[in-house]
Amino acid sequence: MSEERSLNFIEEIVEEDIAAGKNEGRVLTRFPPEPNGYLHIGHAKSICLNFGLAKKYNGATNLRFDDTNPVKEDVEYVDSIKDDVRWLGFNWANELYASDYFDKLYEFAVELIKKGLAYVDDSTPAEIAAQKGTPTEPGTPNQYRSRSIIENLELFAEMKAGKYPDGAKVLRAKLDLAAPNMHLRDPLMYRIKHAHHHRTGDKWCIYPMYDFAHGQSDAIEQITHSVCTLEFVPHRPLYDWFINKLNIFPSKQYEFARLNLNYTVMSKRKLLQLVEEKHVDGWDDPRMPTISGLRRRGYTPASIREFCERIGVAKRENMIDVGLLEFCIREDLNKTAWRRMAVLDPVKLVITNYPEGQTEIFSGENNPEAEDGDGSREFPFSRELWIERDDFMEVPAKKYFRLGVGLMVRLKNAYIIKGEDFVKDADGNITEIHCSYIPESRSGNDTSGINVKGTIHWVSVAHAKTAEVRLYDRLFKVEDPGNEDGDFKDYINPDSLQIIPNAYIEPDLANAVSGTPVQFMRKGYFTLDKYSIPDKLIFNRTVTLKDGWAKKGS
RNA sequence: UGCCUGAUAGUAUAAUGGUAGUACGACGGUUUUUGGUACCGUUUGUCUAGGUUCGAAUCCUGGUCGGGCAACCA
Repeated sequence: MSEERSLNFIEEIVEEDIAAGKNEGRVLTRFPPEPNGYLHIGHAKSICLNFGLAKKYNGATNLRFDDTNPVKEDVEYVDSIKDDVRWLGFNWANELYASDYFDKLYEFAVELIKKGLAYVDDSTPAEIAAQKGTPTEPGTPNQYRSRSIIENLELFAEMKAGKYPDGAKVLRAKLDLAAPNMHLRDPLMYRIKHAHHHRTGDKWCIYPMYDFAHGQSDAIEQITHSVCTLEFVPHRPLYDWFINKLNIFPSKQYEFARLNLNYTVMSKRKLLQLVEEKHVDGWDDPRMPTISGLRRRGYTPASIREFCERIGVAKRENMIDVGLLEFCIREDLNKTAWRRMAVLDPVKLVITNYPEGQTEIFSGENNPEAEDGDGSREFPFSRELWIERDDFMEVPAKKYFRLGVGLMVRLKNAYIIKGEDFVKDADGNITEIHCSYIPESRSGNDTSGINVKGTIHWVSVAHAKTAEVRLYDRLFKVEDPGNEDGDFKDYINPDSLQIIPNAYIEPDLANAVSGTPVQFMRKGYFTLDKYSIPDKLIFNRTVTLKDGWAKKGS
């Protein structure tokens, strides 16, 4: 019962509405993506909000594609959006499309023309812009504004019939050219586009603008709370105006601040650019803040939902630290991911007093966080092991409690060893470390009485399997690449992907299952990439483990 | 020099005229066969100037700073 949580301002509004008996207590929200790109973590915030509201107040949520601009939209995006919403764990009441309402919207437009509230304008885009004036100067009406209702009706019908080329005419609301809110200066309702639509095909050559589609779609569906982001605040008077003049269901619009995450970009335009210019491996590149990218990276739906819960909902601009997202996935995976050993940057360790050719089988629990360790698996131990290069220091730093000459450390689930010596090549790189082991320190049966501070992971050289491991870092070098001088792409982090072609993994890891996260002990959480095959395993690092030691170093 | 919006620890987010709290981060400690986890502790905040009030983060006025708005995009 986490009912301790205080309400966000939208939940407050909903509760007030319910208490006041508005809409008979009914709550119906919608999630209205335009199918012109893949969903990202910012959309996840909106999805969690809209679907969460409905869930909390016994309502429902429609998935409505805002597909009023055929030249930018595509079924590929429709499909990915549905996948992503489902993957996040939400079910929509109805799958709908603004294009379902094109006929109705056309009737609405005719109705407004008949009421003298809309007119056909033959001006060019430049002329219309000029006639709109500026924020400090009112706009000026043109000759078309006073066309008769009859003429407007005829022209609009001709627009629909395809008599005019793209851009020749538009339908505009007759509102207020002097309005201080620029959106009210006779906004466009329809434009001519002889374009093929992904659902309506070639039926239409005129398409409604957002402002003449969204509110009416909400009203048609009887959406009670239409939740969108802050940039639509100035559109709200228009939203209400159309609903009022059309005398249709009074949906209400509420706006919240969109999510900004540091070290990434969140605009579909920029994400599209990264994809098209091949800076990343598609929309689902694990470095992308897209839902599909996060999924491929190894994020879980629960971790993303938790993240959206923690960031809250308010109206002030915000910049969330990506560290919070990382906290959420660690918190989730810590409880569920099985532990395995893998050596990413190997150096050979030779146990000089361990018999050559001997092999012992050790076991380790799958997850120390689980009740009974969640079972266990076995792995072989022998005289030569791979260990992590940075688990040995030629000249140990103070408080370094791993391996060094004369230093003792435990090999996880095996013996305590003592560093004895090391071998270097001509370039001065350490190629081999020699140590001795304490036979009485066998894991689970330790009678040595020795206490060591450090424990390191290892993989037997003779038994190790290999895998490609991909380490990801933030995609951009700066917190807010979209707000820096110059092109945001100038700030791409050149080291955002590091590929380790041949990491050594413990034998059991050969059985890794796609979609099942695993923790490489002391290294982080990993998941199989979509291109991984049994003959060539590829692991993506989802996130590192928190590393208190590394932090002090830097 | 128009209109709309917003401003609470480093980052987010509560407190709805009555003790400024929570989370993440940072820092310190305990436990630990993951320098992980868990647990404990510390640190840092109401943009500013007035006003109303017994009492203001909250209400009022002025200012400052941030964001948005003049696409045949959504």
